[in-house]
Amino acid sequence: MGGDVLEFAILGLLQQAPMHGYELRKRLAEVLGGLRSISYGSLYPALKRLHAAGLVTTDEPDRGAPLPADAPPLTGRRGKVVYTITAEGKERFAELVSQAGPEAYDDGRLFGVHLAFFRHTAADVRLRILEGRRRTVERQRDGLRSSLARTRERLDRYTLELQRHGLDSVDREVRWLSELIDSERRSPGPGQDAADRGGSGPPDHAPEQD
Amino acid sequence: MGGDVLEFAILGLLQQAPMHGYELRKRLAEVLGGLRSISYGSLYPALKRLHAAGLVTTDEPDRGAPLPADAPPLTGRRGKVVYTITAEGKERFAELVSQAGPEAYDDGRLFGVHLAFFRHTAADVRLRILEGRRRTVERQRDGLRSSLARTRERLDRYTLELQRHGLDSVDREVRWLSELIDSERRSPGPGQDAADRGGSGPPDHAPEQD
DNA sequence: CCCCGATGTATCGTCCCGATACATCGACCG
DNA sequence: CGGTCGATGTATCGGGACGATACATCGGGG
Repeated sequence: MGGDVLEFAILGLLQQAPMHGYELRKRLAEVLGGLRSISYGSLYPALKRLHAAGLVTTDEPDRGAPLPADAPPLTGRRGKVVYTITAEGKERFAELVSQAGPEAYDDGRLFGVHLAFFRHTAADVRLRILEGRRRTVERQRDGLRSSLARTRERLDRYTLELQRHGLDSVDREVRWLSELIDSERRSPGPGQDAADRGGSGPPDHAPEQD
Repeated sequence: MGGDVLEFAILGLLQQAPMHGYELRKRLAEVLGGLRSISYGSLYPALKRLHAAGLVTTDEPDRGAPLPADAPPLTGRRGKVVYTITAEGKERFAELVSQAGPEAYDDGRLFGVHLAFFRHTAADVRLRILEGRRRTVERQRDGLRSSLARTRERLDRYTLELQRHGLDSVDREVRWLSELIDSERRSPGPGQDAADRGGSGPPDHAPEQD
C-alpha cells in the first residue's frame, strides 16, 4: 500500500520523457527531496513490477531465446534498456495525481511525490492536499508536544534535546506548509500540464539564500 | 550492518530494566525520537536475534512440551515474556556505546540511539560523536546546496520549495548540533570519564540511577 | 454477562536497502 | 598503442523493516 510511492514517482518522471534506469535514479533523488536517494535494489524490482502490470514498456532486445545448455559463465548480455510509459501508465498516473484524501498526505514520502508533480494536479486538489498534510503534521506536533510534556521529568538531557529538536522541526514544517497554502491561495499557479515558466501569475518568488 | 540500530536501542533499554516486548516498544518510540515508532514486525524478530546471539534471556515457560495430540486449534499458549539482558549483552552494549568512528554518526538513526544513551558514554567519546555527526550533516548540507544551485532553473516551484525546506532543516540541524557541542564543552556533564580501555580493571561500575 | 479497550505475543507477504558483480565507453596519459 | 580510470549502465541477493492480521488475557463498566 505505502509501496506506491516509488511507482508513482517513476510514472511521473517517465511521463515527462522515456529514460534509462540510471537517469531515472538520479532524477528520483532530486524529486524525492534531495536527501534520500533510491537504491537500484529498489528501482529495478519496481520497474519490473510496473512492466508486469503493463504500465511501462521497454525496448529490451528479445531475451527469451533458448541459449543452448553449454552456455559458459555467460552472465547474460546486458544492454541499455529504455523505459517508456504506456497509455495505462498515464491513466494510472492521472488517477494517483487526482487523489486528495488521506492516502495522499498521511505518508510524508507520498506527499513529497505529490508535491513534486503538483503541476499535473488541479488547483483545488493541490489545496486540499496541502491542507490535509498540514492537519496531519499538526496532529504529529501535538502528539510530540504532549509526549514531551509527559516525559519531561523522566528523561535525560540528551533525549530531551533530541525530542525538542524533533518538535521544532515538525513545527517548522507546519509553518512551511502554511506558507505554501497562503501562496497557493493568493495565486493558484499554472493549471495542470502547464510546464511553461513565467508569463502568467505574479512572480512572488523569493530567491534568497541564507 | 546498519541493522544494528534496533538491537542497540533494545540493549540500552534492557540495561535499565527487564521488560516485556510491549513496553519495550513504547519506550523505543520515545528513545528513537518521538516520531518513528517501531513495529512488532521488527521488534520480535530483533528480540529473537538477540536471544539467539545470547545477548538477552527470557523467562519463557518451557514450550517444547509434548502437548497431547487432542489439542484443539490451540495456537499455542502465549504467555507474557520478560526479556533480560545478559552479561554478554552488557558487554556488547558497552562496546557499541564506546564506538566513536563514522559508524556511530554517519547513520542518523544510529546517531540518535547514541544520543539517547549518552549518559553511558564517556565525555570524550560524546564530543567526538557530536563533532563527527556535525561534519556529516554539514557535508549533506553542502551537497544539497550545490544540488539546489544546479537545478534552480530546471525545476518547478514546488520541487524547489521542497528542496529549500529540506536544506533549511539540515541547516538547522547543524546549528542544533553546534549548540549541543558548545554546551558539552562548557559542562561535560555527568558520566564516566575518559576511556580507561587500556586499564584492565575499571574499579567499579556505579549502577545507574535515573 | 458481555463487550471493550489496554495489554501482550507472534507471523506473513511485500518491499526496501546495502553490497556486490558485471559490463560498456570515452578520455586522458605514457 | 595499450592501459586504466571514472561515468554510465543493468542486475541480483540476503537480510531487515513494516503494515496487516490473528490470537490471547484481563480489568472494568454498562
